[in-house]
Amino acid sequence: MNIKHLLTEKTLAAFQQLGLTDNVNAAVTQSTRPEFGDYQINGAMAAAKLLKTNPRQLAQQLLELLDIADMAESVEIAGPGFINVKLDKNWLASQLTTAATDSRLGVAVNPTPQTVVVDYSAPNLAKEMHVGHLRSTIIGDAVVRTLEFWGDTVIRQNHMGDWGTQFGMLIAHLEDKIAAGVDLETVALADLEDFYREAKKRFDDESGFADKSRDYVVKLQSGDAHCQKLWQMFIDTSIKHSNDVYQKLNVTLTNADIKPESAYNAMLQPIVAELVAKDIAVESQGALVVFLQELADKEGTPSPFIIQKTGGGFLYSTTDLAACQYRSHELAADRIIIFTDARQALHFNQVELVARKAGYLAERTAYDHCPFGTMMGEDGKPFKTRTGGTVKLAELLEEAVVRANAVLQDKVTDLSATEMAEIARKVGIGAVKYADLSKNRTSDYIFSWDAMLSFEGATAPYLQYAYTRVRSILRKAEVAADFHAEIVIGAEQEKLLAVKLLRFEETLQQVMKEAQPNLLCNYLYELASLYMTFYEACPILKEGVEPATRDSRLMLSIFSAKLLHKGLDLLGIEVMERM
RNA sequence: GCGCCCGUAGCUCAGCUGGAUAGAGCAACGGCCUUCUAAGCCGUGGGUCAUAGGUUCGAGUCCUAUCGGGCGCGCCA
Repeated sequence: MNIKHLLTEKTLAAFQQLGLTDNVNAAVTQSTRPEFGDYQINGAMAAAKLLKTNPRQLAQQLLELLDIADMAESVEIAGPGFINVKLDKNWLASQLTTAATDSRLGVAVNPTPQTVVVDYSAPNLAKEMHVGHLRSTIIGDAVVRTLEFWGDTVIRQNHMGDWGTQFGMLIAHLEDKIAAGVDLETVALADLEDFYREAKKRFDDESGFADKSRDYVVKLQSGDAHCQKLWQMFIDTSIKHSNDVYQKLNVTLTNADIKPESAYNAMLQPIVAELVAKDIAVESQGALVVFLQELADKEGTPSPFIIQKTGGGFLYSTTDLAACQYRSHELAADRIIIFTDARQALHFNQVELVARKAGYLAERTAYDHCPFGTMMGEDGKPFKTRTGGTVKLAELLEEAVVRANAVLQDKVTDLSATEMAEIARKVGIGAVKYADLSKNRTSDYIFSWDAMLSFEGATAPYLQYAYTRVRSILRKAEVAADFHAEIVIGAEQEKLLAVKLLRFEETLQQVMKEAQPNLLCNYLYELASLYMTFYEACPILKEGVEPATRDSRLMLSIFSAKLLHKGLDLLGIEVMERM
């Protein structure tokens, strides 16, 4: 059920009857104010401009041809040519009654399933995951879940950093730890951040260590068995740390989704050779470079894109080109979505240009780099990762659960300690995720413990609480799993809730198109808020409520609970029966 | 120097391909629990949408300039 889509089709049909088929835009939107109805059709004004006619007159003609008598209670022309549509309560009720019992919650079956490759999370395995990895990980996961629910074939790609120059120093350090007989699991690699710091310190201070490190990188990348073995030990441990975080975060990534940088190793040399052979790349100051005229500055100086360093080493640019080829051709992607920090915007812009020139990206493959802002400290200045300012993701999540537990302790409940711990976990993690997912900002954002761990207002706990309130009623009413009744819409609070309930698919479409889960966050908050209002205003199980009214309201409650559950699930946020 | 992103209420942010009187939450203030769960509900106050021009029936949204913040720009990723 997609009311906006339905109204758009009806409007376009009416336009067609008026002889307008090209360049017409129905411009259907949700009404901005209650007195303008539920939806407004704004297309008449732009069309009138094209035809050089009076917009109100055109709107009138359109209105007469508009076949929406069954769904609209009233249709009115207002202002310069707006068409305001107020939906009919009976129509809404009947649509809802159908949707409420649908296994897809009223969301249509995807008519054109696509293969979508989603590149997200991508931590650097040299270090532990920190708060900077949160956005990519959970936004990507929410988009993935939404695409899968819609019916696309999603291929997750965790482009982990496992091949950089730091690994020489890390494995050299590891080698010494092993020689000293230190237990790797519980001591040496228990804290990757400490391990990295130790190795870096030796690299800077200890004579001979830096040379050994550089030597080990070369050996590693040329396939030396000893170095490979050490490297593998380190990588395995680091991946385990990531998996712990994913599990805590309720993120769907698994080892099967890992396609690290090293996996593209064999493709790099042939790609460089091909780019040179095609005259796309040229030698410049000892390196191989692609000069992009498309990104030239005002003087016409092209933008350089280095694909091979002086001395033959490859860079992440080369790896990303290989990833394009693999994803577009081998995985047959219709669309590639990459979630990274905005600082890489130029890089991905260049990657796409080069990949298109060389055919690594097929024409049919859309390439969407979805950037987000750099993280700042609470003072508004860039978050320093080197000066001890790093907040480990695992620590943030632990803190969230501790704080949620503290809030829970203040409540008088009859919940067991086990239930309380489970609720604190879901509330704490949910709060962290919602705080981040609900923001659209492509600009920089400020990391704040308090904002991240807030449990009041538009937060995950609010949505979880709304869910438990509904569930509580349904438990009390002892409704059967297959409970069914006809929905009747009377009170204004019911009408507003009904319209919102029928906007789920509309919301999901937008989330997928823009790769912006914050739209789903907004929707769910509004849904929960409208349910709360309905809950306060419309008694269900109280004395004096007519059976038919009670059953209708129970149906509204059941469907609200299902949508809240599903919506939060798509965000990767868990719900509970009680809190 | 050049380029990209951004500037909306005291704070954090919404604002769907340009639409009508710019919306939430937090904070402040005032109401609502002999309870269908008060992590809630209802209400009040709070704005030159950075600034100045321009495009048009209409601009927070598009264009230009300026100011302010962040980031990027040949061998890290």
